[in-house]
Amino acid sequence: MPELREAQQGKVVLRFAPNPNGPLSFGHARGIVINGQYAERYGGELILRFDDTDTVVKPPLPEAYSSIVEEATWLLGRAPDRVVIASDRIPVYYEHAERMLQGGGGYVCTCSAEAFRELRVAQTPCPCRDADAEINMERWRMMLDGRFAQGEAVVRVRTGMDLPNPALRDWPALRIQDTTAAPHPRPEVGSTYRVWPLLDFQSAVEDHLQGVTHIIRGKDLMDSTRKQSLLYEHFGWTYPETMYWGRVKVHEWGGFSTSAMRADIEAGTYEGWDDPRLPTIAALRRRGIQAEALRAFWLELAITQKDIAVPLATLYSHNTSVVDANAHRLAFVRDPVPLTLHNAPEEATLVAFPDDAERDVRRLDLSRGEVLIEAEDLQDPAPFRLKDLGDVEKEDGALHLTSLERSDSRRILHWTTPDATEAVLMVVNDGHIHNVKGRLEPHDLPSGAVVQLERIGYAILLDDHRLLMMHE
RNA sequence: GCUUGCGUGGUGUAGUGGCCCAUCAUAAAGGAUUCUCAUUCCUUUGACCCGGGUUCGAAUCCCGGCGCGAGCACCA
Repeated sequence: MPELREAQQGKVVLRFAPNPNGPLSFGHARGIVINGQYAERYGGELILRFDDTDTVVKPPLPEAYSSIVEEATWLLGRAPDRVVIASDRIPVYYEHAERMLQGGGGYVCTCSAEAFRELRVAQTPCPCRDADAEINMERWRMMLDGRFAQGEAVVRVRTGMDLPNPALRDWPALRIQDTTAAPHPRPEVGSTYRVWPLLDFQSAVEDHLQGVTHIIRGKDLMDSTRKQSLLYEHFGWTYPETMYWGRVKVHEWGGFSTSAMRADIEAGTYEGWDDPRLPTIAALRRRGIQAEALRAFWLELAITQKDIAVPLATLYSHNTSVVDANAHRLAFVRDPVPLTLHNAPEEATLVAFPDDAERDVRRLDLSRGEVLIEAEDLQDPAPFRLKDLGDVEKEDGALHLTSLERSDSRRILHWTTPDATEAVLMVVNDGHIHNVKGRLEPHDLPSGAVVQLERIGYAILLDDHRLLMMHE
């Protein structure tokens, strides 16, 4: 990661500002990880800010406020330094709007959205643009007290109708939302306000108020930077240093939008935000993807403006290296075939952690003289060895233990004992969950433990009878 | 259409005029170690979008083309 421009040790303030209309998704992790990393590197601060100023198009999800703080903390390995909620600070934005109107930096526009769109294309000022501060203040009061209804008036920033970039021409800063009919989802806010700032105004003012020094965000917000810089000129402020990253697509996931996921969850298509098919932080976490792996992943992608498509294998590779040494080995026998084992000892001792044999062992009870093996492994007539037990020969449908020591280089199979529990291994593939039935070796690991199923891959224990596959 | 931004191996990434017959990671193939088809280690394959120009010298600078993306919402 490159150095930040104009960064002074101990004086860097960054922020990550999601819309709490759902919990964090995979892509959000980038904002948290990168901003958090820089805050740490320069001994600065990371602000988590909820940009929840829309009650109509993307209404906030009440639970998201707490879940996002919790998820961000998990990802960072520490809590954000400050948490700011935009909907708590509406009066502050009002003050700045009034200052802008009084200083002639903006005006109240009563043109319809469609009408203004035409004026913008034609580079023609609208009639409202000429109004003096007094008239603007009166219209502003009309917005506040309800004499204007939703859609009838908007506060615009005066930037210039002849700007070459149409996106910047007298952009809208605050609008009216009918919060009586559709209250803000936070009960403490509810129907208190009817005039709400739009992202560019709210974000710009708040960045200044919070002393943000550096903004790192998606390049889709490039024009936002330009818009906001024009607003900063009105106020005589200096805009923070800004960097951008491009779009990231994950090959295995299509395009997921927060609102679409929310609708699908409500419709019952998915079991919740942590459904393993979804690209949310909650789902990845439930699948056993470690915060450290996510951090390594995003740091490796760094902050190019290129639009990239990455395979999940890259993330999995990071996760394997984080998890492997501490993943307890366990056998999961799919399509199990019971076979009598002659000559068996009373008990077998298998390796739990290959890198650290002292740490723990697995003891399996062989007193019943029977083992379970995968049917597929039995297709091959070649002799084999039961891992950590001994070489066997197959005779009359039964196994004979012939040697505890390895006598040759025959293949080695995983196996378990008849007291293994019936279990289901959930594997996500192609956006579908496949339930693989099998028998799971007896163990005393808690739910949530990350294990490596021998010859299969890494998985997480959900409960006594369910496992969720992480990756190979 | 207007306005922006980006183009290095399969996928990501380093590289800001000579240290680059281009870095690292990942993927793939092969091999070694290993009582797992895991881990670890080694090897191989493989890239500077195209065309001009500037220069003794360009992945790096300039121009043009092509390709891909984003903004032009009273969403964030």
